[in-house]
Amino acid sequence: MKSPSQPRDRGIPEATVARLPLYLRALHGMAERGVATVSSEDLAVAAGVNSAKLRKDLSHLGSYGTRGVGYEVEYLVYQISRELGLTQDWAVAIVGVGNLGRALANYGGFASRGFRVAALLDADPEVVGDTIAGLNVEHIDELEAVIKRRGVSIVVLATPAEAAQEVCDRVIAVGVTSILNFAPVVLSVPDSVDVRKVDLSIELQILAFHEQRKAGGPLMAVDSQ
Amino acid sequence: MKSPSQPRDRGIPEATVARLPLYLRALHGMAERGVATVSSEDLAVAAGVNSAKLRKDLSHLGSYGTRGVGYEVEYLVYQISRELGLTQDWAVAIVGVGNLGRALANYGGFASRGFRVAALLDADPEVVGDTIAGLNVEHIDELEAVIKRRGVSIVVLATPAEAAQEVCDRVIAVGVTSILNFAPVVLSVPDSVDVRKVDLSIELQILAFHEQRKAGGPLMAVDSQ
DNA sequence: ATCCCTTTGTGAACCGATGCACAAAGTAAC
DNA sequence: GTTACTTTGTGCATCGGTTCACAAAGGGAT
Ligand SMILES: NC(=O)c1ccc[n+]([C@@H]2O[C@H](COP(=O)([O-])OP(=O)(O)OC[C@H]3O[C@@H](n4cnc5c(N)ncnc54)[C@H](O)[C@@H]3O)[C@@H](O)[C@H]2O)c1
Ligand SMILES: NC(=O)c1ccc[n+]([C@@H]2O[C@H](COP(=O)([O-])OP(=O)(O)OC[C@H]3O[C@@H](n4cnc5c(N)ncnc54)[C@H](O)[C@@H]3O)[C@@H](O)[C@H]2O)c1
Repeated sequence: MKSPSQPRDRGIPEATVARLPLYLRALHGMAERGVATVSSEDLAVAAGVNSAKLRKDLSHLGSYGTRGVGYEVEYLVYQISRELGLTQDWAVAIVGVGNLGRALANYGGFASRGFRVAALLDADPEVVGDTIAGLNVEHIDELEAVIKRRGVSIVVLATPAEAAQEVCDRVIAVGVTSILNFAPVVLSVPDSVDVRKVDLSIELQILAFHEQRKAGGPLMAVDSQ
Repeated sequence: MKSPSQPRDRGIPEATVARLPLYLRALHGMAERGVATVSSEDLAVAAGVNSAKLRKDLSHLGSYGTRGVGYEVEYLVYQISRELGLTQDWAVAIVGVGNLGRALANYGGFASRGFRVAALLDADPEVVGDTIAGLNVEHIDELEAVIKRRGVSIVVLATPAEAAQEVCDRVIAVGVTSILNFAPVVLSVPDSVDVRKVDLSIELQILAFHEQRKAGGPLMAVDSQ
């Protein structure tokens, strides 16, 4: 029971927060393989980042390493988990149980880290009542009631684009402040609400841009003029 | 047939490239609604960004606006499309036709912008031979042959994590240099290859982090020590 | 042709993130 | 205890990206 320094910096840089899950994943792998301690260099390689960056990231949580040795894997797993809020579990609702919503509902990796799919909702009477991954699909009219009853704090939007803003407004109205949006629309929300979007189509377009540069790169100058 | 300035900057900032698809989406919406020209201010609002940023982004492509007026919607759509490489069409292969791969294959939004799902591949004999979204699922042993035959230049990885690196190595070996990875692993690839990852679990963890701050923020100091 | 109004394109200040490089802090061996 | 070695934690220079704010450019009215 040592008492390590705990500078517990309020305000961890956003870029750091985005990498913590990566470190956590690498650390879990190491823990499984029985690794007890790890150096910033090794962990950095496993997570695919630069070791100085990794050390700076971790330094924002506190001074959890031992100079000359490295970081204790179990301990670091715990500290990062706590920082990310993974020591509690989070009830997630998936709204829109189509192609994508179904895949998400069936996905096991969800539950693994404190995220529990607590509700599935859809507007289509054909789908409502179905059981998917052990969960009953409920009607979108029940949205507010279900969110309150199950203590849902994170909503995953997998509806068509046209329905996304409306559902978004409704869940915010009942107090949800964290939304993961798969619909290809810019949601408009108050500042107090966090929206993260996953947009497959944008990712492909970015790849296409670079692919084009690689392929026709230098001779692209064949201008149509 | 005017001849606008064409500074055609080599080297568009990465952050700009990532936003171009957003502008393009907003512009398509406007074109559909019959809007002929748009100001940076209006387009910025539609895309959810700051107008100065939008103008600077567009300025990297060339001087396509008219002072006092704005941008011609159709013309801008064309310029951005061309810059992103969407004037040609791209053959995409999806490897791993499970929950997620199936959802992707069935997704219509794919084809809409020059991306064509040209092949589905899986290792499971149960799945191979199935027809999904009009496409025959082929065996992973055929990977190299299929990629060459269909001219696939972008590969979507939707296999389990354990298989991802191996499939990745194989597609790179046949010349693929653009990969969209859904598996929760850090792929190791040569610098010449672009990998973009979509990681649902990381997104949720980032949301949880902020949610925790919002909820228990100030009173979090209830340390377990 | 001149004036007024709108909106672009960009210089410059600012801000957060990255990565180098090293002093400080620890272990281990003798 | 001293020395040799390892690895963290961080100061600092640098970089890419954002935002402000305004001069330059164009349109339209008179
Ligand atoms: N499937 C993919 O691979 C993929 C990829 C990228 C983006 N997306 C986006 O994800 C979203 C879902 O895609 P999908 O392929 O699952 O579509 P889908 O049409 O298969 O499913 C949408 C589901 O939402 C339900 N729905 C419609 N309106 C609703 C409402 N108001 N409230 C609740 N549910 C409602 C429909 O009944 C349907 O079950 C779309 O916005 C799509 O653009 C999907
Ligand atoms: N389903 C989701 O919502 C979701 C969300 C986030 C991440 N992911 C990730 O996406 C990947 C796929 O998820 P899923 O839910 O579709 O899993 P899944 O198990 O349903 O599908 C995986 C498919 O890959 C095939 N496969 C296995 N080894 C292969 C190989 N060597 N070559 C080709 N195909 C092979 C399997 O036969 C199976 O059909 C996983 O890595 C998962 O972690 C999925």
